[in-house]
Amino acid sequence: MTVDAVRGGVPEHGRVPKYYTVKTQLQNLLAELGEGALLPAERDLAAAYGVARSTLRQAISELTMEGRLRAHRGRGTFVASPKLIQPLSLSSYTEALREMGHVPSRRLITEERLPAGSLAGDLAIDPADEVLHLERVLLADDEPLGLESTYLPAGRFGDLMDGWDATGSLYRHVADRYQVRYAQATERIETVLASPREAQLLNTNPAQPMLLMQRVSADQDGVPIERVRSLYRGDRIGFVTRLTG
Amino acid sequence: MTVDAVRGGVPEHGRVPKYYTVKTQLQNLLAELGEGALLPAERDLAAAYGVARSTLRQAISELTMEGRLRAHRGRGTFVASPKLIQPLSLSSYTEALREMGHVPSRRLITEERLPAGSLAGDLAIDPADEVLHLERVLLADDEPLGLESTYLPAGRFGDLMDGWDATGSLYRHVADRYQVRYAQATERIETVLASPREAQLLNTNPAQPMLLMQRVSADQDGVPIERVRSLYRGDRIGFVTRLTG
DNA sequence: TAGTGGTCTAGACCACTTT
DNA sequence: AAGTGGTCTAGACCACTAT
Repeated sequence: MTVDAVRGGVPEHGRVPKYYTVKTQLQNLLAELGEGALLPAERDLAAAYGVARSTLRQAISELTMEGRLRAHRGRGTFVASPKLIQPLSLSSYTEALREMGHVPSRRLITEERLPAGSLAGDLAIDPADEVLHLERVLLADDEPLGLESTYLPAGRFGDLMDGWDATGSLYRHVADRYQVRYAQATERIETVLASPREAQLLNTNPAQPMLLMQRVSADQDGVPIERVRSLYRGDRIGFVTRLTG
Repeated sequence: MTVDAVRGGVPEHGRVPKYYTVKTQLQNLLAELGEGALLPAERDLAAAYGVARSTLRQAISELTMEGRLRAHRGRGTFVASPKLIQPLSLSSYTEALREMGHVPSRRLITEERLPAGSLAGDLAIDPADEVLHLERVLLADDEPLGLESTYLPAGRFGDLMDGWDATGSLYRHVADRYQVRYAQATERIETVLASPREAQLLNTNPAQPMLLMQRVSADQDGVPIERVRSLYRGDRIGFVTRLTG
């Protein structure tokens, strides 16, 4: 009987947490199994590695957040495919995704008119003026990738929805119908965690790290076009941009 | 005695996880307490909200990852100050941080020479050629903000360290000493989780969501200058950039 | 019905800080 | 010595999926 066994429930406290050792072992296992493979059940893996299920779950949880694993309740946990990398550009993601060989689509969640309120400043309108709010789930190959909330001045774009398929490119539609050129934008990027509602819409877990992108676009005259709040699944996508000076 | 009490260890399963309800309650508490305030101890809060300590900890953990709380082992948990927002630009963060009224500094962790290996492609050198690797912790107001690994061709910048204070701006030093102009860069942005080593260096928790920025910079002739891997604490900093088309 | 991942409880020991 | 956050265990019930 080893010292550790005698200690019973007491963990051996080295510098590296036990779950991280398990995570490393799992990473090796994933490499062996290969993309798309089904992982053994959590209870079996915990027994195999000699840890409690919740310790095993911490390791699995991190690999899931990083995009290495994908869990489905009732079915099992699978080895995931690599992240998409999307260019950070003025236009929406339609063309970029197509160029990478994926099929972009969208699902309309919310369509409403609201008083601009605190959005008034960004959109250079009066707080009492109305804005059009579109909330859409962005999908790649029919899998949720992000959640996009767009706010446009209703005075200028109020009839936007008339005869438009909301599963298509909003960028293209606005540019064509209103003869608007997206000339510049300011974009803010940070990490946040998904709320339960967002997690459900994106078919992921709450507490999944997300990339939050908040953009204000303007036309060639510097007049604001829209304010967009995009929440992207951090396990599924990254971005690339080009800097010059 | 309520129905819930009779059910004992069984949670009431609504759509919203219990820890998320607690998280919302905590957010209200934080607003009342104000920046810098000390939170009650976890065991007390758990009792006050009527949940197990690990459930309370999940709520606290999310607020910590989001930058709303800061935990110190043995001392307590405090209400944090807001995130920094740094411009995404070619130059390093020195001037940007100064402009925002903060004090930038760095701590040298690693200085070594290595064969370029897989970095050779990015740096347009031979895999057998050596690169200089500098690993530094970036600090703002003496608090760790990020971990930066820079790889430069040793053939061109090998004497970089001679008479240079590694806590100063590398960008400024390279530009001045070698008469190099940082003309362009490609930057990749994604979310990752901190490893235990990174978490320790950044004085944060493992599993903290981080912003990983990977950059290759080139001079006006398109010759690669450096490859930089920067890992920023997602709870402490965000970025802003300007897009044009 | 059996099995899977998701959530929660209760209790323990650890490393660290303050008194 | 006492108190704090960090990690781990063992066991339970839930919602969902496949058979």
